[in-house]
Amino acid sequence: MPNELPKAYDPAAIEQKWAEFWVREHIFDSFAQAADDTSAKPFTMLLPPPNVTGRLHMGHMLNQTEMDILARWHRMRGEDSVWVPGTDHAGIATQMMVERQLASEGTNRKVVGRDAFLDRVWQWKAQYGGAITGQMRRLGASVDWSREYFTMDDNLSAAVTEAFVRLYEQGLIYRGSYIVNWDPVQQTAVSDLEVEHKETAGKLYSIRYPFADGSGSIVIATTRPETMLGDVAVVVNPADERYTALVGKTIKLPLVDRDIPLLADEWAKPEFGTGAVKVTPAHDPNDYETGKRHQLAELTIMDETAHIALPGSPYDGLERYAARERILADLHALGLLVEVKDHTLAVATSQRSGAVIEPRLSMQWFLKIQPLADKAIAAVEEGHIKFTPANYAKTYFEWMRNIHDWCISRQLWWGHRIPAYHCPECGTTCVSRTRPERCGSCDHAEMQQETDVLDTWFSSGLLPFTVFGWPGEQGTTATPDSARYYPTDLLVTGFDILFFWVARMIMFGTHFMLDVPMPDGSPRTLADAVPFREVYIHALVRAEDRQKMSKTKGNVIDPIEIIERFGTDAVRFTLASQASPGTDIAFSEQRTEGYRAFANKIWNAARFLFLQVERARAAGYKMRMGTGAQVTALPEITPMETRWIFARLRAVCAEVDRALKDYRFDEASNAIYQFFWGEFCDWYLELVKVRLDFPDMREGEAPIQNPETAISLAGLVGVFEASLRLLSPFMPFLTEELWHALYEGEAPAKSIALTRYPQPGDFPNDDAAVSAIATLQDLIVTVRALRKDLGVPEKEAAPILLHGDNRTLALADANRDMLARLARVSDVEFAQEPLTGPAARTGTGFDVLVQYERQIDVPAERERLTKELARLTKGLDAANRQLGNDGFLAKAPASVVEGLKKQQAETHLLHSKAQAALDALPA
RNA sequence: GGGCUGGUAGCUCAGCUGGUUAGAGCGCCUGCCUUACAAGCAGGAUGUCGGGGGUUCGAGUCCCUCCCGGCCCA
Repeated sequence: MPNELPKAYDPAAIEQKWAEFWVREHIFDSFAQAADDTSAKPFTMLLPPPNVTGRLHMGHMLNQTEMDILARWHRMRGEDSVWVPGTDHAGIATQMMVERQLASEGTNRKVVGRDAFLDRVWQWKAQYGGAITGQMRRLGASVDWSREYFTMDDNLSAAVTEAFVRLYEQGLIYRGSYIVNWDPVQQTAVSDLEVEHKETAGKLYSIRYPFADGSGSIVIATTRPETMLGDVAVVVNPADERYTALVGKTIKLPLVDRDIPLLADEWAKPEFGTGAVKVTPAHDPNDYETGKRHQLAELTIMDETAHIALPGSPYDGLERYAARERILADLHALGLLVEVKDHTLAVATSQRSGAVIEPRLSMQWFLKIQPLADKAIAAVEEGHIKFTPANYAKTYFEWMRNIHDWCISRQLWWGHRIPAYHCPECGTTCVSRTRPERCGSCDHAEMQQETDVLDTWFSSGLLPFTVFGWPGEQGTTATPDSARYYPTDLLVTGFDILFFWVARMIMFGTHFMLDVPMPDGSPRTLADAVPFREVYIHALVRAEDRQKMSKTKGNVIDPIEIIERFGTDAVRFTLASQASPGTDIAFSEQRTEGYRAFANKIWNAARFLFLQVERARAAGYKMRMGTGAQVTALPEITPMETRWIFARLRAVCAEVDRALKDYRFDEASNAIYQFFWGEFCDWYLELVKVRLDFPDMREGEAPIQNPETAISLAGLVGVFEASLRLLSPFMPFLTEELWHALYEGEAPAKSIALTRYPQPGDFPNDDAAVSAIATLQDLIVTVRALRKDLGVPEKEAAPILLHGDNRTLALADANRDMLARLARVSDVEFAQEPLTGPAARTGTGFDVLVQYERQIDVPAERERLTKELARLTKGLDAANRQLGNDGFLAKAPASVVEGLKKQQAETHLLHSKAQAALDALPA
């Protein structure tokens, strides 16, 4: 027997080996790729591409565990499971990393220059960009590595250009000067989604603005006094009677001495501050709108770094907060600072750099979003995309219906450069797939490409079809891969990128793919234009105390470190067992310890099994380890416990199937756990030990083969082998190792991942065996409890007296050896009369009494019986009350009434017995 | 301000379209090194299902209301 397993499972000893094996042997390449087999139904998923700057965190681990379980499950069900991996170039994040590197060398990107800087980024990417995919390989994620992509690969970049040009030609992309969220640290525009609003304690300043004619003044309220340098008006609400008479007056803007009008506009809220607000169109989005309504000038007073840029002004060159202080001091000196109040405000910060956003008027590229959003909304409304949990569809609609045009340009260097070309001569801008030789207007020969790059999410929004070859050669027909794999089946992701990524993929998918005919040439409808048919949104992994993990709190759990301590399988199982939709996961090390124990349990069950096989062979039994994946019927002589465990396996397979269909990873993993530990190990292995009797073979004697023993051992091996397959999507490493060990080097497939997933129909049911084992379990548990209460020492066997129906008695009689082994029963005697007294107890269909001379602990027994009696009385009262209720009898379904009647009768019986036992206790 | 969501055993969470006496894991208590496993085995204790009201023959489950959390958007 080559299967000499160590006593305890050591994940570190096997995981590396299998992780490398799976990649080396291309186990997870799509079938079409690996065996040119296109008959299998595809199951396709796209990995949410981690940033190249990323390192694996618990969120990735959860995401990948869930996706891997599904990928493996579908693959084992015979589908062509294609899980496409890749990484995102992550514009800002990556650029920041390299800029930091340059800073440490005492230089910066502007000194280095654009081309050299990009070379540096590519170098950086080559060196560090593989960290996360390396970690994925280590985790055994069953992705198709042959399809791995990077969002800046040539083919994907070409697709980005194509998409941009098409949108431009369709009139959906425009360029213009608008107010945008400006990150003064990164010196780029960012989209609304990349801005976080933080409640911050600030001040509300009231400032007096005198009228130009000297007839008085008006007091305005602002949280940003420094922007007054760019004020072009003051507005009051038209309904605000305090100011009605003043509207139309001219104000002399303090410190600047510029004349600005006092206007009426709805934007001014009478209850806010003094009811009068200043208008700075170039530095506030609301003021920008107000300015547009009144055709006001837009005065930019700050540069890209949020320093005042007003040549000649005393504030010129001051950083915005320094300017604020100076301006407040000057206003104070002039007696114009009326009031300073504490005020909580939502400060907009840039998600990446943390810088306070400076709204800024600048030239940017925008995507007109409404036409795309309309189709994206329809796709979900019409049910072409299903969200799980379903309520995320509401969140999606909420956002989509209030969507604004998307600012897609970034003033960065790392990213897809916008395919627009400006003529330095006549100023014409054209958008083109290739660099134009000459200006279309003035024939100038040196067109200059737009320096802005695209928002990272522009390219990732296209991935569901660009990874499958879009646009292809013609640009209008499906590529072979997209014909086969588009739409993808499922997207698994976190809610944090619902808008960033999920919504954009839906918009781009329904926009671009709608133009690509179906493989048979027929026009594509919205139903087949969607990028995926289902979206499963998973939870957030939190720290054990339910706090969000964050670097600043220092409570970040590194999955790799946890894996090293507990093993990948245990960590995966922990996450799966806690992954119930809609609830965040509080990651618990204690729980992980529990699942490490589970892995060890499986390991030891295998050791037990291998030992039995060895013994059987020594006794002359011929054991074939391969039993076949499907067991349609068991031989006539099969003992009941083996019939039972197959029936249970069948039920568990059904439960796991159902649970995984509904993305109930928790229910699926718990079902397997219960089955394997609670039924297979705790009961089946103990019961079957009775059958596994292998006498030593004497020299020259023919082996005696007991058919029941042979069938029991075969059943044991068969159920164990099926359990490994059932478990393998959840614990791929352990199951791969044991499965190969079981087949002793002659496994029927290269990997357990390529075998058939156990289906309920693969195993026979047997109601009689199920009910027989249930009774036997009841009897054994009752006897064990009685023995404990009676104080029978663990090692000592004791006889029992049994009263009950014929079926129970026959069962006990036929299985004395099992009772002996599992409940230390030395002998079974039968009683004609019901049994009562402190040493007796009632189960379902029987009374049992343990014959042991030692006196029972009377007070303890009285307490136990009193409690039980109270419980039974409560149940009985409830049942009586309901059954005495005419309304219940008239309206409740017959099955419920019947069930209750049966239960009432049983409870009544138990109640009288418990009462009798209590009465029989000595005082 | 708008939207979404949660409050069930000491902890983390199940509990499907209302139907019998509310479950699991961990933890806790007691006894066992019973040769697959002490990362184990056996037995046991534990809940005013956030509060209040309502609908119903019947409510942890549906409705209203209040209290306390969380998340997203503005």
